[in-house]
Parts: sequence; structure tokens; C-alpha cells
Amino acid sequence: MRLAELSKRSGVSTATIKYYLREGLLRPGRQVNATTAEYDEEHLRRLRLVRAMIQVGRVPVATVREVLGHVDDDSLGRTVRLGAALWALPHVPEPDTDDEHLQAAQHEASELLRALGWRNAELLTSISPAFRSLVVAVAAMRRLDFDWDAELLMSYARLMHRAAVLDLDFVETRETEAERVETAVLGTILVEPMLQALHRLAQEEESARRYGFE
Amino acid sequence: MRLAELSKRSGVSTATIKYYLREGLLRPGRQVNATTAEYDEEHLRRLRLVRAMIQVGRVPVATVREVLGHVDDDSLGRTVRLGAALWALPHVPEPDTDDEHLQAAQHEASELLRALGWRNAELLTSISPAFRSLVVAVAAMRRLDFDWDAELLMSYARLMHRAAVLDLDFVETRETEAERVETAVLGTILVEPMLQALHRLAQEEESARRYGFE
DNA sequence: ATGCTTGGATAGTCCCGCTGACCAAGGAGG
DNA sequence: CCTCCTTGGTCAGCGGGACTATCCAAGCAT
Repeated sequence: MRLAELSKRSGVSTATIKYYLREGLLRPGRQVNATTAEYDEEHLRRLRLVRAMIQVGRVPVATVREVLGHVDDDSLGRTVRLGAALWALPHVPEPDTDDEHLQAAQHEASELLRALGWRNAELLTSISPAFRSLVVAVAAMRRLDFDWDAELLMSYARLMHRAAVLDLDFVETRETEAERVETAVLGTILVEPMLQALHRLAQEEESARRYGFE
Repeated sequence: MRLAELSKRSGVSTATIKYYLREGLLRPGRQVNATTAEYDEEHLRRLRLVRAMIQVGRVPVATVREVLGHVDDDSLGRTVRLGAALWALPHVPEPDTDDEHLQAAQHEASELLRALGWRNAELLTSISPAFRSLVVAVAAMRRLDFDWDAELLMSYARLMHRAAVLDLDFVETRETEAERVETAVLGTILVEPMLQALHRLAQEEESARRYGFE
């Protein structure tokens, strides 16, 4: 199929597809002659994937390139590939102030992982972007006098762990290794907005249950 | 306290505070004379709240103004105020194509809510932004051949419902009505990044448990 | 009186995700 | 063969968002 058809079938304008090609998010098509290139189903799928990451997952274009680079790099082992891809995802900006709230949150988060018995507690603590995001979020809450106890935080963590188990169970249903890596990354990127939407719907529901529409 | 001190104690530059004042995210200080304005602890708290929404919650400035407007509007009842604030939060962009995947996802999401016995199933279905976000996410996954069954989606939904119960339980520990509304909104905005961070950490953990660092 | 600080206004900067205008190289119809 | 339309590629520009640097006049401190 040619560019125009790729555009039609994906719902993405040709100008935007050209932009993605330029940015390296899409591999160039098979060059038939100087003015014609041929694209296949694989290109279409990749394009849909890119769109989903950008529009649903709100991942910046540069990050999509990076993540896909890791996913495609079959010189690496599975865990490393997956880890590299996930670590490239956007996270909260580096905190500009290193105040006592931040340090307390750091301590609190480490304690949490330890109490949960998560193995990465020691390994990844200060390097994982996800850990840093957690610390920043907890610090922000503490600054605003959200004085919940450690037990509440742990309950949230256990819920998300169960979600992660569901994620990985689904990944294992995939046939090939390449599919599994792709599913794992996509799973993270697309499951998160889905969980967020479900969370808000659940809040609406639970709020209506408790208080009606008073 | 004057602007310079507000800046120092919050870690936000005076230029940025002036910008927030201009944008109506912060109420002007008490004007002492033509060149001096006085700010209090309430301003500081509000500023921290704004920062948390923008930096941790990634909420656009215009949306922060809107959300805070609803939170402050005590002419409304609690549920309405909260609902209005939550509905103002950013969500996925309106889908440009109305293809069969989208319609199937819409049907699937409605079925899910019905099966869960959530009351808002009929009421809010086609209007709630959260519902639309869910539909868009599910449609994107279907387009990419994520062929999971309805049971998996329901499991995720049940997990998020339990998270929502925790949220609202915490909100009820607050003393005043104003605090409760604020906590509910802030809870949604700050809990979500926290859940996301926990989700990724849990994935790292579970992945390491299953596959080590092969 | 002098010089420094303060709050307020204005215009400019940087990044990001496109998008429109243009261009040379085909291929199709006469 | 010539003309004309389409195709893929290049490049500059746009519009939105979040600041930020500069300027200014009014005060206060010495």
C-alpha cells in the first residue's frame, strides 16, 4: 500500500505520517522507485501503536522513539529490554528543592517497599524513575498535610501489585518473545490510562453510593 | 509575608508566582500600599497545591483555574462541586475517527459497568469524560489485537473500585466540608500519579520475581 | 536626596506536535 | 512525445503552553 492508503486506513494525515517517518518512529517503506514507496500491514500496525502511545498514553514523540528503540533491540535480554523501555517513559520532573518533606518521603517509600518484601527495595531504590515519581508524589501530599498512615499507602501498593500480576499473566499468553516484550510495554502504556479512567469512574460510583446526588 | 518570602518558602520563582496571579490561580495579596502586598499562610498552601497539581498531576494551568473555581464555589452542593471539578480534569482527546473498534469498545465498557452493578451505568455512560477515556483506551487496545476477555477488564475495575473506597474513606476523616472537597479533588489528582508509580514498581517487582534478571 | 527593593505589566523564549507550501520525479492519457 | 496529475520528501512556519527577562514607577531606608 502507498502512503495515501496508509493514511486512510489509519486515520492519520499523510503530513503527520511523514513527520513520524522523519522522526524515526516508523521505518521507511520499501522504495519502489524514486517517487513511490510501498508500505505493508506491519507499518500499519506500528503506526497504530505509535498513535496509541501518543494520544492515549500521552507519551512525547521523542520518548516513543526511545521506547520503540529498546523494544526493537533484540540484542538485549527480555528483562533488560523491558526495563529500558519502561525507564524511558516520562515521569515527574526532577524536584528542584531538596527539603525535609522530600527526604521524609524518600524514607517512607523505602520503608514501604521493605515492608512489602519487594526485592527491588535495595536494588532500585534511588535509581528507578518510578521510585522517584512515588517519592515526589508522597512529598507533595505531605507538604499539603495529608497525614495518612503507612497502612493506607501499603493498601494502595498491594492493589497495584495485583494489577501488575494481571498484566504479566496476560503477557504470558502471548506466543512469541517479540510479542511478549511489545505487549509488556504497550500494556504499561495503555493499561495506565485505562486504570485511571476506571479509578475516576469508581470514585463517581462510590461517591454516588455514599452520598447520592445531594 | 511579601512576594519574595512567599517565593522563598514555596521554592517557586517570583516571576512564576506573578504569572499564577495573573492567570487567577492565586488570589491577590492584601494590598498594603501601591507597591506592597501582603500574603499569608493560606496563599502559601494554595501555591503548594497549584504546584502539586501542575508538576505532579500534570494538569494544565487553565484546567487548574477551572478546577479550583469549582472547589471554591460553595454555592453548590458537595457532589456537584466535586463532580464538576473532576470533570474538568484533562482527558484523552476526542477520537477523530468513529470506527467499529470505537463502537465495540463503547458497548464493551457499558456492559462492564452494568455487570459490575455500578449505578452510573445508565446515567453517565455517554457523558462522563472518564467513561470516554475508558472507551478510547479499550478501542486502542482492540485495534492492536489485545484480545483479552471481559473478565480481565472486570478484575481491573474491581481493583480500582477498592482504591476508590480507600480514597473516600480517607476523605471522610477530614473535619470540615471545605477540607473534604479539597481532599477529594486533590486526592484524585495526586493519588493517580502515585498509583501509577506504584503500578510500575509492582511490575518491576513482579517481573523480577518471575524471570529474575535473565 | 539616593539608591535599593517591591509589585505589576509586557513582550519574548523555548519546546512540542504537527501542518502547509513547495519541489522534483514518475506514470497515465492523448 | 508532451502535458498534467499524483507521489513521496524537505523545510519553514504555526499555535498552544508554561514560563521568564526586562522594564517601570512607587515606596522605604539611610
